[in-house]
Amino acid sequence: MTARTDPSVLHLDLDAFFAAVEQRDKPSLRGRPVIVGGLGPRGVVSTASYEARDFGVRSAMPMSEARSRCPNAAFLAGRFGAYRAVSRTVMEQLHTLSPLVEPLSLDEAFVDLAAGEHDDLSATAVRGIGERLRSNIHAATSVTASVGAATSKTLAKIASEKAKPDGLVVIEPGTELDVLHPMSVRVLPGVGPATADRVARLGIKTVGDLATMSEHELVDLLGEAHGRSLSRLARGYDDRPVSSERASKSISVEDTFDHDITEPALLTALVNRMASKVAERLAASGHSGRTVTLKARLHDFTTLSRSVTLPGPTDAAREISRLAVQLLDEIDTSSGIRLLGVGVSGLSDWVQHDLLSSVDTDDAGRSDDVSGNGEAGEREPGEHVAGERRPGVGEPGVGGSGERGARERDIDIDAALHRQHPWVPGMDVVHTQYGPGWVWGSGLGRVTVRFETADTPPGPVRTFAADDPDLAAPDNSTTSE
DNA sequence: TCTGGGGTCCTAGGACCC
DNA sequence: TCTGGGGTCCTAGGACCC
Repeated sequence: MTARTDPSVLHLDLDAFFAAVEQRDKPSLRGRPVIVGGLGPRGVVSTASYEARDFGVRSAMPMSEARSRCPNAAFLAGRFGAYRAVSRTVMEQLHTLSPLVEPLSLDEAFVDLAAGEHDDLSATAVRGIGERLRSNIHAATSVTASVGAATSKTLAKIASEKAKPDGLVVIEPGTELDVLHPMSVRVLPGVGPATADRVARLGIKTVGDLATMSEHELVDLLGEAHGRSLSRLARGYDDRPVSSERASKSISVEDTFDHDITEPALLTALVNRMASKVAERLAASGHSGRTVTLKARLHDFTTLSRSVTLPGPTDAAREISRLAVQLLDEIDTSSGIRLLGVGVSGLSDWVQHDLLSSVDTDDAGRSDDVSGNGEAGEREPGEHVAGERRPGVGEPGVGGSGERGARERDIDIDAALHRQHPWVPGMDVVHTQYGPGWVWGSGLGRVTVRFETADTPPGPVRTFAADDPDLAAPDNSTTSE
């Protein structure tokens, strides 16, 4: 792709997105600080409303710090079903501008206007397109969007950042370096705290400073790929295309526990459950993968990973579980585990459910060759699960995991983790008499609900017994992103 | 009661191959 | 019979992004 002369790359970013959806749906929270994130002792802030940002609350801040900075905020778990629905509507709006839309997350996307049917993409015309888009999005969703447009992705994104909140900035072609060079190196994609520190030691603070360094110097300092790309970005060269189809490379599940876990049987049960979730998501997306990875974070926050690659792809829960548990055995968990994760990578679209594998996937046997060293490379996927294993029989050579396997089913994971409270602050509920509302708080066998919706005025608060049969939770995921 | 969850990309070293 | 030089695959870890 040749360099653009029109500001035809558009970047859209929804303002304080999760918090904005909460304020939309919970009228009593409009104009008040709202913080969405993990509510447990180890949670972090996902999104803070602008009212909460006034108190210094930021994304990724530990929730404990957010609570002390802004004790009067509403602290809510996410409602990802609602966020996904709003996101879908927004993405549909973007598709009216161009078929070439690249979503970056639920609340962010690039659009290549040059791939759409616009005969004028001058800065003035693009401003009009952007303002109409912002207005349509607000009309359709009641949340506000900031829009940037420029001749490249980097500049478009910088423009939308400048536009926040609820604004529009188009960077005029020809003025890119005037905008870019005075800014902190941190605005460049790929420059985080570590890279910023390294260049700061050479006195490099701004993008303009960075542009005075040669590519060779940057490669020496930051490595081949990073140095080369930063050298280009600092000079305003960014011809990365907007790309709508990006195949996923891995699927993973992880969980940080409220308290460190040492009990081996519980760790094993957790790994098994996570492996099943990963397998479900693999199947749902029509993928299978060759590499299974176990991730563990220790009490001191050191993070370890162990992985193994199969000769062929799998999406079988039993297979993924077995390998993940084997990998867990390689890690010293005795001093306590704060996070566990299971992932599968090396994905292919290959459809797993042929005759061979469907017979065996319910009771996968041992595979003696999981090294991926090529010896078994010609075997068909599924063939390596031909072995039989009776439940509860110990597995020779993998120290103890057989015994674990026999007992893990006895463990009530949620009870062991003290996760028995069904009412999570922020979640939607409906009462047979009072109608729809949301959980304000819960504990001591009670739950407090505020009865209001996006279309009502601020509503009344009532408290019920936690097991009140008149109170129900519609299917609404509070799972995190 | 410092530090989430789901991702992507890169690097470095060793094995292996030609 | 002094030790080349790519490539590719795999593993582990780290930086970064939203």
